[in-house]
Amino acid sequence: MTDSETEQPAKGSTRAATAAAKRRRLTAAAAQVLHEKGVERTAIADIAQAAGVPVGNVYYYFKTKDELVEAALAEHTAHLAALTAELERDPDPRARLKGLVDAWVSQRETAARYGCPTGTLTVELDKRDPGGLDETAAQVIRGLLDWAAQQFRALGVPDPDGHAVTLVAGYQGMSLLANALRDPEVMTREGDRLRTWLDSLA
Amino acid sequence: MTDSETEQPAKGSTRAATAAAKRRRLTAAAAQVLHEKGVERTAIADIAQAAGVPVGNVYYYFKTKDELVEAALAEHTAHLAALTAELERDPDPRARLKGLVDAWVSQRETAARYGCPTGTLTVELDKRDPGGLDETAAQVIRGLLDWAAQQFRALGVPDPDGHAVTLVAGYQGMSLLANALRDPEVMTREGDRLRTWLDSLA
Amino acid sequence: MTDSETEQPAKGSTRAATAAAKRRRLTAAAAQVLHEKGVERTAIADIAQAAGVPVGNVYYYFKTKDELVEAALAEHTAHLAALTAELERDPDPRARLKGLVDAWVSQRETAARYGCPTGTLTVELDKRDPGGLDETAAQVIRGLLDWAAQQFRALGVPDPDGHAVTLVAGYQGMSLLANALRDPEVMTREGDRLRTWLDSLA
Amino acid sequence: MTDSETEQPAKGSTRAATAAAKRRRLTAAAAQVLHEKGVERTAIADIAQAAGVPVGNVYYYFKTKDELVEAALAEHTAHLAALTAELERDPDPRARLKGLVDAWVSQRETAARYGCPTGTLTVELDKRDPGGLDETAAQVIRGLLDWAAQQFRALGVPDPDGHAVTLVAGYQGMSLLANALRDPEVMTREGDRLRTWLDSLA
DNA sequence: AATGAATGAGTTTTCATTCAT
DNA sequence: CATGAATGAAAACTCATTCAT
Repeated sequence: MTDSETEQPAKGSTRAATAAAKRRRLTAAAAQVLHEKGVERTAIADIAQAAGVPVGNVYYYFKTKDELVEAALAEHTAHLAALTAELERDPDPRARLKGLVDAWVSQRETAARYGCPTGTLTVELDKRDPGGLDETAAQVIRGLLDWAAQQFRALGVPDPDGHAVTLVAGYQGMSLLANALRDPEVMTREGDRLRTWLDSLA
Repeated sequence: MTDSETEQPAKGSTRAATAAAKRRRLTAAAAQVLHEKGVERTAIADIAQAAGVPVGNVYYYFKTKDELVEAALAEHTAHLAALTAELERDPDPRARLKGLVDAWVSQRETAARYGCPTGTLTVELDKRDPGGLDETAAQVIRGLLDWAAQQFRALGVPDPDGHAVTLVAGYQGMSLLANALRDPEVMTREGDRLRTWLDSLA
Repeated sequence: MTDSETEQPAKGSTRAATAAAKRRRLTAAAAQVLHEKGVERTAIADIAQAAGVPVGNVYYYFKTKDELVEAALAEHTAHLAALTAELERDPDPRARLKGLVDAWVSQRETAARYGCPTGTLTVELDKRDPGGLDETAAQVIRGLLDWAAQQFRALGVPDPDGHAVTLVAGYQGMSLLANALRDPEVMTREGDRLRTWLDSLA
Repeated sequence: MTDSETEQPAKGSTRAATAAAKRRRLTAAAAQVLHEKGVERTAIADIAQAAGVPVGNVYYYFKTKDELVEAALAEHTAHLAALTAELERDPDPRARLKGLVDAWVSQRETAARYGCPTGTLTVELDKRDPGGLDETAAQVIRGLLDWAAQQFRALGVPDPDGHAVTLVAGYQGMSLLANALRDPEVMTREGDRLRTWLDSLA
């Protein structure tokens, strides 16, 4: 993702492949740039440049800026899906949840610099378009909540939904603080606390 | 704050008083509108209108938009100072912290609609002006952390700073989730959990 | 014309036939869409879509947008030629002219919605390209004037050209009003008046 | 109107007077340029330039292009109101109507070059914004129809509304033909015919 | 001649900031 | 200090036209 701006279509690739690749490149660039600069501060030109695509051409793939934001959100959803799928290879729900925390902590440098991608997007979209994309952003978070609740249910704890909220709120809170204080160690320490908490359950 | 937009200077007031009042009105309007609409979506004209001040005049009180944002941050700092002063009337540090949680929960409707004023500002400013206002926003949060750490220290728990981070992260996390889900009850439930946690310490 | 957008080339048709059919489909689509949406509001892509032709392919049949407009004008000329040919089956010039009025009135619903195809095109082209296509549009109208003048001449009235102008102006005027007022009955009533006028001559 | 583009605010004029003058200048420029170039071909920059106003400043007076179009329509309404007021100085309704025709004919050069301002705007707006400004344009025409109907009623002819439609349709038709043929004499000749027709009534 | 994709110029609109009075 | 008005630099979006297969 970091070097996506230099990814150029291979010479020998067919048109169709190039087009799909460009769309993917644009989506990845959108996810990255929107996270780093925020929705309002990001111009279409910024995403275009990051993806190595002329500005006018972006509109061939995404009719509006909002569609690019939507694509970025979908990218985050996909990331999450991949992560949970990976975690589900472990049959123990507690281990799965701790694996989730590990994943969060492993992103601590990014979080300290730019915050949680989903969380910051949610905050911005809530102001940008009440009753539109903000709901889409909320869905991403809801997806995370649902998955966590499933694990808590499997764990047999009471009020799995409440536990899920606590877990995700913990993640969002520590990301925001790590970002505000520009201190990735906040993630490490709060991650430890969350793991201890998970161990203490049931 | 709600009726700040209709506050007009009294006829008999002196020039200086009027000027100070105007500045106060602008600051209050900035704090409110910036919270509700976000920094990027708010035009100077919006704040001017909310404060009942002609647009061109704003610049005699605040040279740039950033100064208005700074004023809004100062307003939040003042709110916090007033709150902690009030809480300090209780000699028990644990009661103070629980009072803080109560104050947060009492703002649940606002949080569900617009998020935590300081938190959302922090997120936005981090993107807006890396190395500028974002640091100011961070200071507000640091102030809160410091105060909480003091109470934890007085409580005699180990790692008071870590506990402060956990508490404030809990607040930011539950505000963000309440906002995303548009559900004030998230604040109520997580507030309860924080209170229970505080009771369990030492 | 209504179903032109679904017309697809038959599988067994030869290359040439397909090409000609495509050109015809594009011309018909141009005539229709340009009438309904206007020249400036119509994108090449709109015409391509209506004709079921890929956008890039349009340019093999029409080098520019203006050529498409020209084709649409030719289509209207052809319509007019077919109509007058049909009318000339009646030897009585007065009957021919009344038949022309009948034809106009029969199009009242279309006129009320989109105006006279030729008239609205003329108005638009006059602004679009002074000294270019507007002259082509004028030719269509001149053709109508000439035919009408012939009939008036055959009728033996003095100043056949002046009568032709009166007749066609009556048509354009009632079309414009029917369109502005969105009232097809304007066509009916003014058509009656024109017929009465024709009967009163000589 | 012709030299409006060189009209500059007088040095000694007050701000308020200048502002009002600028708005008037913009409205006049809009009416003229929109008539000459058409709505779609006219950029805000064209109107700004014609009025001697920087582009960005236009938006201080008119929030959108549509508002400028609306102002132009209002200008035409005002022209019409002034004209009818002038005509009403004559007590004879027939004379009033003939005076209206005279006014139309006197504009023949403009009509031959750009068509009837209201008529061409109506045609364009019908395509541009179905259910918006087109209705406003229709109102201008309706105003003319109403005034004419009043005169016909005063004349004591049956179906005054129908006669009004015939008159106005005659005007629109002859304007369109004069424009298409670029021949102002069409206006002269059809104007004569309308006057004769008016004399023949009752 | 077929076609999806590319390009770049043009247009509307928004706003922070400045200026004239 | 007051204030309406001015300014100019973005930014999103559209599209005719062209190009690489």
